[in-house]
Amino acid sequence: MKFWLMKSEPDTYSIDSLMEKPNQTDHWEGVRNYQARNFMRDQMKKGDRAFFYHSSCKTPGIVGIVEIVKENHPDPSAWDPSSRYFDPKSTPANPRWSMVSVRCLEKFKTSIPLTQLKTHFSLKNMILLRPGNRLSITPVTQQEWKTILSLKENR
DNA sequence: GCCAACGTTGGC
DNA sequence: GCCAACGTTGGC
Repeated sequence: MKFWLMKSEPDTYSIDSLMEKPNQTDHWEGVRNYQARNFMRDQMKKGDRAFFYHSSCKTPGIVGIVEIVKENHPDPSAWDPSSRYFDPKSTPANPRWSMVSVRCLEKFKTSIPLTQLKTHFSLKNMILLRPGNRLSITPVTQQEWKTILSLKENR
């Protein structure tokens, strides 16, 4: 099993949006960055776990845990002209963008803020914390995963 | 709202 | 293939 971190702006799509879906399951649509897409398309497997991260908000941080329940499939929002994620270069015959489906396993009672992650020595190599990083899908090492879970339990 | 860092586009 | 211009991300 591999571990990941998936970013979303809560104004656009929050963990509560996911919780409201049937079976707390939804597609992770709208990724429009090749590196992030490649992680999803090529490496994310059913059963993998990911932290749900809220970005561009008052308190950026990790707000819960999701499970990958469906692997790579085409993202149809790319060929929907009314979608904010419309990409005329993607077609049903030749889809450019991928998505996975996720199910919410846990919403934290309180989020683990970015500021707290930054203070932990054992997380200093986390991709999320690298200066200039903007990737919305990043791998998380097993060590980082365990460390972050322990932060959750200590609060 | 600012702005630095990064990704993408397109002319050459 | 280079690189300037532009758009986006995301913390602060």
